[in-house]
Amino acid sequence: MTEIEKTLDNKSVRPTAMRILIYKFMAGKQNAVALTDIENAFEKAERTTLYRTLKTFEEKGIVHQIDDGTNISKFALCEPGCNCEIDQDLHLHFHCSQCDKTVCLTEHKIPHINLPAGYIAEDANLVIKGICDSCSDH
Amino acid sequence: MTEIEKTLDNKSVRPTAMRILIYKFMAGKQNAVALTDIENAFEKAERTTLYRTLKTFEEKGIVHQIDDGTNISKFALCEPGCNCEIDQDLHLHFHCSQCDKTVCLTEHKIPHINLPAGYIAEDANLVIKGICDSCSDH
DNA sequence: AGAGATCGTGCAACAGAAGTGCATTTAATG
DNA sequence: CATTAAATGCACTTCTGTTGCACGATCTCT
Repeated sequence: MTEIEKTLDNKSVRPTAMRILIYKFMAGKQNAVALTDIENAFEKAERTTLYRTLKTFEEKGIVHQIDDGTNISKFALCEPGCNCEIDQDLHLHFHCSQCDKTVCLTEHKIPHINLPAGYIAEDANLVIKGICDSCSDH
Repeated sequence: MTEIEKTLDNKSVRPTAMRILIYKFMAGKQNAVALTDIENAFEKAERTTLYRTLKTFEEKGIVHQIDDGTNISKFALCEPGCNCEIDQDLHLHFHCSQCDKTVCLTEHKIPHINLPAGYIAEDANLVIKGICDSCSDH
């Protein structure tokens, strides 16, 4: 049993061939991926399978969904300590307007916001847009 | 010349009947509106016209586009002091998961975030999700 | 190992939002 | 009034997300 199989098993997700491939693909990427990205990476795969796999991964806390403002849902593997299915790991995300990649800034948490009376916060999403370190001549 | 016509004129937008109607509709709403909302409000209107009107309004700084995480673009009139077309009026938005409405919290600005080296911020989007003051028994 | 239930995958199809191209109408200008 | 530019309406396309159904694979329990 490989590391990946163990990881999936720990999260009560049956480690099928497809799932392992998708996990590997995401682990190899520094940035968040869209459904279409995975679809293009595996010519043979069905979009539905990928779609449902990502849904499953999300439910089981293996990946988290990211809304980076492009109106295309992206996904990224959760970090070891990420409890996003329980009490929201509110790190922020950065979207590069040049290379169109979105990355997790897991060290940067969303600061607490004081809301007006009557508003109850349950979740938060903060996306910074600009130029990432690969695209700035750095 | 009405107030609205003056407003549009000041922003170099020709005050046509349709545009005035759309402006009025948005001014009468406390929450941000989606293209479909306007479409439903005016049975006679073409979606394309509304679509392009909103684009025009956005370019001219009359409305700002809001991405509230629902994957449906919403729009809200800019406040008098809102210079969102120039240097981003970075107020935050609140999306109510119960009534599905999105409102601008113009008094609440997005706090400054220190990014890792090499990252250049140009824009930011912060959406708080939860229960709004109308939906909490307030 | 075999029977039955459950889960995963593939195929087809649909819904909704976003966006484009072109023709026609409406408005501004000389 | 004639010319030009802008606004609108209609048709159509694309893309993402989503669901239903059938088939195949896998697990469980005796």
